[in-house]
Amino acid sequence: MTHKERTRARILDEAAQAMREHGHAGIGVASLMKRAGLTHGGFYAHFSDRNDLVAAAIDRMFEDSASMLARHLEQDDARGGLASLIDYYLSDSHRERVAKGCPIAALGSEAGRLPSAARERFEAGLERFQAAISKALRNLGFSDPDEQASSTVAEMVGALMLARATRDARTAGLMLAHSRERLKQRLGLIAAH
Amino acid sequence: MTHKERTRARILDEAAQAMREHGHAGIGVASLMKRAGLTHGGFYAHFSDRNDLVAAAIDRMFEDSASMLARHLEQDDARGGLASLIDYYLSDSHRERVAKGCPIAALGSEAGRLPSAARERFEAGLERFQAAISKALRNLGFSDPDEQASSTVAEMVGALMLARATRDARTAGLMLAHSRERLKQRLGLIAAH
DNA sequence: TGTACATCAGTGAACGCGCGTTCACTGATGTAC
DNA sequence: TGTACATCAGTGAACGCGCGTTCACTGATGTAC
Repeated sequence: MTHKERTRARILDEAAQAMREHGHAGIGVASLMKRAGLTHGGFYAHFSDRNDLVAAAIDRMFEDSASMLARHLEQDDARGGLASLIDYYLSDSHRERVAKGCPIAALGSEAGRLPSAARERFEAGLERFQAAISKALRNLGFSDPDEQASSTVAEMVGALMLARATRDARTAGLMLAHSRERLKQRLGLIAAH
Repeated sequence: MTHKERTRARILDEAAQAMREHGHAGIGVASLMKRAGLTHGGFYAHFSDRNDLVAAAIDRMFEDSASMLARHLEQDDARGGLASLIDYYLSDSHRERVAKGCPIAALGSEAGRLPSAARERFEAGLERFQAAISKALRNLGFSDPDEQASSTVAEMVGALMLARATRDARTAGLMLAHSRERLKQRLGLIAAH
């Protein structure tokens, strides 16, 4: 990895974090470059324009997302893996760390307004996310894994987003806990009560 | 209602629609006033500044939301009312009409970045939405209506948002259909299959 | 080993533009007499 | 009924500012001989 490649990666890391935290319009070229320890003029040595950056930053976010999924789902205990994914995704720590967390919950309602290249990457990332959950459910023996995955991802993303919209940490935590319990129960990961 | 009040209402209607469609940063004072058939200078006769408008526009959106909820839930058939709410909320027509639809799905992931007055109104609107669902579930005899409402609203909002992030109308429609079925089944509104 | 030179990542001043906001002004409306 | 005047919603030019983008330049690095 050359010096230039490392610099580009650093800019992308910062962009991927800043955009999850401040939205796609919330971070400018100048402040982004400053975060990466550079001046704004150098930006165009790495990206053709801002839209190019946004698209690459979306991909970068979904790399985090993919390794998070792999960490939980690619283990011997399929049932425990899915349960630990749900527990992590709907945890207070994930709720608090928007900048490092799931791009779908961080940017979901902005997806349709992203510049078109970025929007395509977002949609591809969402599909990969749903496919990973679907695969896990198929491995657990579900006969309709795609349908279950679609519904499961909707509740995961929705619950995290709503918890983040709620300022009171206790209330937000309860919302996450409710969805955690319902989801695991519904997917047969804990006993019904 | 005076002439001035009607003008203010017209500006707010336009703002509430434009912000759901383009995000809170996606509509400027000048273009908003143009949409309302006025020039930008007159804006400050109606609002103290842009933040004031954003907060009032959020309230305006949740008025639409409240009347949508009432239309479905305030009818004699409680079970049928909740089912028709779910069918409408997760319909293709709601998916297509962001500007007139649920503000939670339209702005959810931006909520934490709204100016503070607007953020408070958003959170209050979200609470009212959840309370309305909870009340409906209590009327249907659920022993844990708040927990069920929290999980139900999460999936409704999440599914609509993800369907809107999906450009292919058929795929988007399927996502809505999956959540519609799961939700109604889970809440005992249709027979399990 | 030491000098000369090409490369190129990064710098920083400058650009045009659209933003939110201000403010002196206009002109339609309605009241006073 | 007709004239004089006060009110005030709305106009449009102007402001300072931060944005994305361009580009002539700098200066560290590594190769050639």
